[in-house]
Amino acid sequence: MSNRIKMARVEKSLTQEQLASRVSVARQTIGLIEKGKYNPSLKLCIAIAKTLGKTLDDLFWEDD
Amino acid sequence: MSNRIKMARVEKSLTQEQLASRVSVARQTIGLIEKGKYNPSLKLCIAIAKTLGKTLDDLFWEDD
DNA sequence: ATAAAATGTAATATATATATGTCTAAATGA
DNA sequence: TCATTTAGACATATATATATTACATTTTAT
Repeated sequence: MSNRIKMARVEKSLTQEQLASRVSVARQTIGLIEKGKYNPSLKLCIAIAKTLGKTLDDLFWEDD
Repeated sequence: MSNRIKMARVEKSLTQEQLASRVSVARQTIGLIEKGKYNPSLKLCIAIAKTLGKTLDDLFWEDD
């Protein structure tokens, strides 16, 4: 439920639509990923991380 | 082309089939991921990383 | 209080990740 | 050398990520 993606996006002052456009997906896709209702592809995870200045672990990894 | 996944798998003495079974995918899927011919889902990346004792960044992140 | 922007949500359509089956070719060990 | 395991490769089938459209709700600013 941790919303690291949303936090990183807001920190960059980007709307869902702007982030979506930068990583070439639909706005809805970003919305669902932020809600944890999606299982995005590795490529998309990497694109999001790079756009937000984070790494995969920063945004998508959970330690046990 | 870096084969970090294959290296981590061999280090754990697992065959493609054993790794596939542990993360509940087909052997072919692991083979293609190791060859870089696939764009796996985040869930699968996480399952593979945990099984191999690595993180997402260890296996799937490339710094520029 | 109102308008505009941002986000949530749902239905249907399409692209692609993954499964399954089969065959071949290395690799490993007896 | 032979048998067995492991892995590469290809075709077709299925599940699901993602697109598209549209409308509702919430936020933000005026």
